Amino acid sequence: MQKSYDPSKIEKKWQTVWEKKKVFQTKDKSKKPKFYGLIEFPYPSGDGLHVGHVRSNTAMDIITRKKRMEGFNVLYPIGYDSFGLPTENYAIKTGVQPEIVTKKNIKIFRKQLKSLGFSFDWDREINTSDPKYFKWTQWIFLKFLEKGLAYKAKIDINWCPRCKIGLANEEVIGGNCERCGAPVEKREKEQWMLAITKYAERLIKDLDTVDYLEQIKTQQKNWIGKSEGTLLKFQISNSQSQNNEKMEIEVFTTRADTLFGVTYIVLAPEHELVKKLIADPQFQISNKEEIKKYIKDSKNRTEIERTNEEKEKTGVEIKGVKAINPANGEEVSVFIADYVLANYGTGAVMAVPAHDERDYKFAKKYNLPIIEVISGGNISEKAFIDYGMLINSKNFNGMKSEEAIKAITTQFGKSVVKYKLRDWVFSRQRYWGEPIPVVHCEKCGIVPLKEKDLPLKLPKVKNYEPTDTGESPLASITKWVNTKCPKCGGFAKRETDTMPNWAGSSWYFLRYTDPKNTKKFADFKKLKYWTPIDWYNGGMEHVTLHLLYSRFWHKFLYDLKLVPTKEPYKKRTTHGMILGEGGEKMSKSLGNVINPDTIVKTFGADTLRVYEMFMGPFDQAISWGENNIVGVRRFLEKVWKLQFKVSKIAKTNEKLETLLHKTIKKVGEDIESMSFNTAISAMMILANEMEKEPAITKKDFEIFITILSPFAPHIAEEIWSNLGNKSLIAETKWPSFDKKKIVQEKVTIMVQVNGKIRAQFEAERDISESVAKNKAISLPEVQKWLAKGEIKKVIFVSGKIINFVI
RNA sequence: GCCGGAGUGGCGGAAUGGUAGACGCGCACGACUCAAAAUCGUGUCUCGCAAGGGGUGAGAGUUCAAGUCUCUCCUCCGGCACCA
Repeated sequence: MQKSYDPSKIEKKWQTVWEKKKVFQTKDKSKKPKFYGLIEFPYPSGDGLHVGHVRSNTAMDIITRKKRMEGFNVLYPIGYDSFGLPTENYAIKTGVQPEIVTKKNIKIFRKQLKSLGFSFDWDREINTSDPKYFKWTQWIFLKFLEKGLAYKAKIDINWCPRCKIGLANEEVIGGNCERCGAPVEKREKEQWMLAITKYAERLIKDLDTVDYLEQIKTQQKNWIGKSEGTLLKFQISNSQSQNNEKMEIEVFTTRADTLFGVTYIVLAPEHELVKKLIADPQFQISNKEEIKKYIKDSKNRTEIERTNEEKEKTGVEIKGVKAINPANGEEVSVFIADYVLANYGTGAVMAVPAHDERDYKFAKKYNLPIIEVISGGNISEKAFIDYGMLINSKNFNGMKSEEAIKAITTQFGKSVVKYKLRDWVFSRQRYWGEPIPVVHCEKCGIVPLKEKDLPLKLPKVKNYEPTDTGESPLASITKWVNTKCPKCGGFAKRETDTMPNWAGSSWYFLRYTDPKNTKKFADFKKLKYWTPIDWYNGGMEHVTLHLLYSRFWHKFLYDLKLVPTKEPYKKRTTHGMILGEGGEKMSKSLGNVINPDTIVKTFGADTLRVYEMFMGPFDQAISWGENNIVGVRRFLEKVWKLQFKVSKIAKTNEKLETLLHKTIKKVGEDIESMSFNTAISAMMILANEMEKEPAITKKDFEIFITILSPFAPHIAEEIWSNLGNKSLIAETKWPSFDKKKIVQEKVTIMVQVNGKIRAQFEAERDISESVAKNKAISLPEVQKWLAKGEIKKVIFVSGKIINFVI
């Protein structure tokens, strides 16, 4: 037995023992109840493991270690989300194949993860860029295609001119590229799409069935952006379409009650009708050139410029075209303006300047009429957007807005539900991603590969650079591109787009249940045993996109009866980021990145683990503080020394026993609520108390070490074995606490006079009010205060407080 | 602008409406030492010699009792943002 605590000697030792004895390898069959704990798998970047990974991995490691000790059959898997831009960019710079870089990085990650003693089942390790894995990502894509949920569309995509890549709406942050920050442009391109909007309603509704933090649910709902409103049709005056009916403009509004206040109609510049109107000879449009120029200009403007114009709204009237308000038959002018979005609602709005701020500003600028139809505001100053009483609205006058919305909708339109969520742009013009497994045949069109031809692997290329034309680097590999049509055997070309990063991570949690299956993405029986995931922890930054995408894939697979549950995750929590010492994000350029290896070397893995759990509330962002690590190391040193105090002649005293049982309770509960910092503080208090004792019993100390073991598994294992145990502490039982022992017999009763504490005394826990009152009154410090008045009221809180109101 | 979350010592942070500042860092003093480090002990919100007073972003309120509940306001962080 070593006298001094030397983590470098014991940590490696126990990691080897766990691995050899396969302690954390999970069986798919067990009489025990199952527990599936999941963390977001890391992207194996060249920078190596981040201290942030350590924080979230340790948290779930503590939870799963405790669950194992509580008798659960636990699955705690790990893998790598290895397709991604940094690796590809590295390949562009150096010419080294992404596959090779990825392999190298994974090796480093694996070693780092192992050095921290996480209780992963390493036999289930997965890697999204491994063909054996992405075969099934491609397979799932083909299912989407088969069911008509994957389709190709020519759309205006968000184009990052610097990354030379199309971005999903989700990847555009405030008009800028999420990765490089460059302003995003619009480009029209043929793209693969996934029809996530078909699942919008279920993605909202089923949130009621899961245990996510309220904040997460709200974010998901906001992103999907459901709104209920009315579709209204405005006919175009003096117009005739081919089937002899009048042409119409369809608008979407949530405020049908303001229909009588419409003074003009606005179309988005991209609206299809605009082109038709200009081309149609039946209209005498006097300013065609002006309109064309406006459309062209707005297309060239980036998102950023468009959104920056919040104050100045621009637009052009289509002179010669009028629309008819269905409610009163009056003619109103028609404008195009880019404050109206083409891809929301119908791409056209009815403008009610009196009751909408944007319309108000626009109307003021272009001198358009403003008609008040809801009373309660002062429209000569600003738009009145609240609900109120209808005026100037013929037979709807006097109705309340809520009522009028229903009535007007029934009479003139129909109610519909619209979502902000748009279909998912699923194409990337990049090399390092899953190839989309279809070919383009001149005869047969788009033809999916046959299942037996999956996986479709990536060809080796020399140049990874994306092209300015927006084509994937794969397009230049003619040998790979030219192929035979699986249907007719004729000449065909492969699709050269690859899938986005989100693809592989949208189903990885399913693969963990059956990672080596070559026949299916996962066996249904195994899925039935393991899913849903009992607890999923990850970063706040993945709460909208990854969570939404993976829920969508899961629901799709559920509809195909390939997975047994509607929702993948029963419970989702989030961790806060670890920031640099100054409070900024850790980054290479700031030079404030902490390498976990260094900390493990100087302080030990257990110290790093406990420190990261102790540093602050788990769900909040927190700055790294090198100074505070020493405190944790001191604590572990203290625990180490305590083992030499274990003695056969030691006797438990009541005080220590009470504290011990309180600590068991607190640590157990705190782990469940992720209050790791207070759990550790409770154990520090216990260690401090034990240190004061001349000797401690083996039993008491073993209980302490057991509850410490999920946090600091190596030192716990070493001490456990030093105490003469042949078994592993990782496989021992989580201790239970005795309710009776937690209750203290002696308590301190605080004596207040008018709510201020004036004295205190020791008493039996169940002291009665009258006894306490007499005792309190007899105290000289209390008498002094009571002399100042008459006792009006006495409040007694059993075992805690007695308060005299005078 | 809208929706969340948060404001507590020198610092990270604790507090089922019931002793504010647990635990840790730092600091001060003491012990050990030739000395230092390590370790251990004591102290550490603030004003005051003391008795006592004040104190959880600001202001009001509810209550015997408010960091905690209610209202108004300020600041910071996160998300969304011309969504009709």
